[in-house]
Amino acid sequence: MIVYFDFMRIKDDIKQEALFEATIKLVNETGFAASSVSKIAKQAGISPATIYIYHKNKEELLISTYIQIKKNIGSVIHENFDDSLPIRDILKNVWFKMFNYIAKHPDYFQYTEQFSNSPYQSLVDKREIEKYFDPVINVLLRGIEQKIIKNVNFDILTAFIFYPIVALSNARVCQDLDMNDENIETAFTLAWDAIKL
Amino acid sequence: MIVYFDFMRIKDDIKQEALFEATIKLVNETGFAASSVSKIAKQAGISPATIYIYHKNKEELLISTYIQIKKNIGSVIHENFDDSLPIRDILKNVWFKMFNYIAKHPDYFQYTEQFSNSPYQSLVDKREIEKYFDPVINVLLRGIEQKIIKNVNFDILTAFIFYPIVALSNARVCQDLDMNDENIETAFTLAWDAIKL
DNA sequence: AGTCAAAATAAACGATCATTCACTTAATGT
DNA sequence: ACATTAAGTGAATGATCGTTTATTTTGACT
Repeated sequence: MIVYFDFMRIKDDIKQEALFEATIKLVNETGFAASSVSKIAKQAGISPATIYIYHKNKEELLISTYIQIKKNIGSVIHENFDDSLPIRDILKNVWFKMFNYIAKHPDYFQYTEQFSNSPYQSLVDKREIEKYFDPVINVLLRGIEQKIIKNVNFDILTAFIFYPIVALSNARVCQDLDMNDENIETAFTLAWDAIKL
Repeated sequence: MIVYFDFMRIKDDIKQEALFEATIKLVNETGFAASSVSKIAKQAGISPATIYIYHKNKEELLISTYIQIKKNIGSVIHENFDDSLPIRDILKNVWFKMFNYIAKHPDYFQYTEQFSNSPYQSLVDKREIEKYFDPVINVLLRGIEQKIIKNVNFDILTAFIFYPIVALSNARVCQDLDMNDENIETAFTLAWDAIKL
């Protein structure tokens, strides 16, 4: 008797990438309400049924797309991370990397914003996302220990050192305001003034 | 010949209010994607067809609900507005009124956040919303003139004096952080440190 | 009480929804 | 070349979508 082993046809990376991009594009342009599985599939150039090979259902597709972007952002802002720099410089570097990422992938960023303000957000494990941002978070903790940063509640701190980036990257704001290096520098000064002791 | 004048049956305020609340509740709990006209109608205790007496279509229902809340917020934060107070005090009062509003109507606030991060946002006239916040905006302008507030781009300023309120009122953040008067006071100190000269 | 007009609705419209099914295609080791 | 297995799909599923239509109800007026 002949035994056949686990020879399997491998999943197509190009299709996966196309599906990822199509999901983001369609959700950004038409919203969650109008983004049907068949429309996403058509945008990706695949069959609606194929989506169910890569994802359990529509919900899981949307959630995993979100997590993938968040993971991506976390890894990009920590590239060449130098813990030995002064805390202010570390944070400023993260700011510039963040604005650079958003300039390069405005659609990725917009998707995460839309997602995290929707009820889908509650289906994602908060800790799983936070761990992608651990290094920079630890910098803040060190700053508090060293009495460089105000010793206030952590959510309050992040509301001033990270959240303004979101505000300033909002598509509507960016229509009137070009976030060039000079403006980023200015904005970071305000952020640092808010949190520094 | 008998002439009959414009005697019309008036629209039901209770139904309008129920529709308003139902829209917010359903969109918050299930998102735009799962909020159908019939589900909203059922939640409001009216017929789906009745919605089309009050609104041109589904889109207009969602948009007018958003505008109504924004208008409401604008009027509440300007109650007892005293232009003669020091600028810092005026802004602090607005902060407390804003947090008070969100505590009282977390669902209203959540709806506006979800809405303004969706593609629906682009269908709303930016200026129409902004005018509801003119008085407090003018205070910032006066602060710049009087060299009390940093003379930086206006979008950058609002990213630090208003946007952190949004960040701190986020439903997920509020799970871990009780925004009592003490925390609001602390957070406002950071906001003021960011924008003051 | 009777009349009008608009509010309100139940039922129905075609379209589209998420998902499944029966089937074909492609890549692999023998 | 062939057998195997999962990738991949077109078509069909019943359900639900947003909206319209035909009809009934309601309330302010004579």
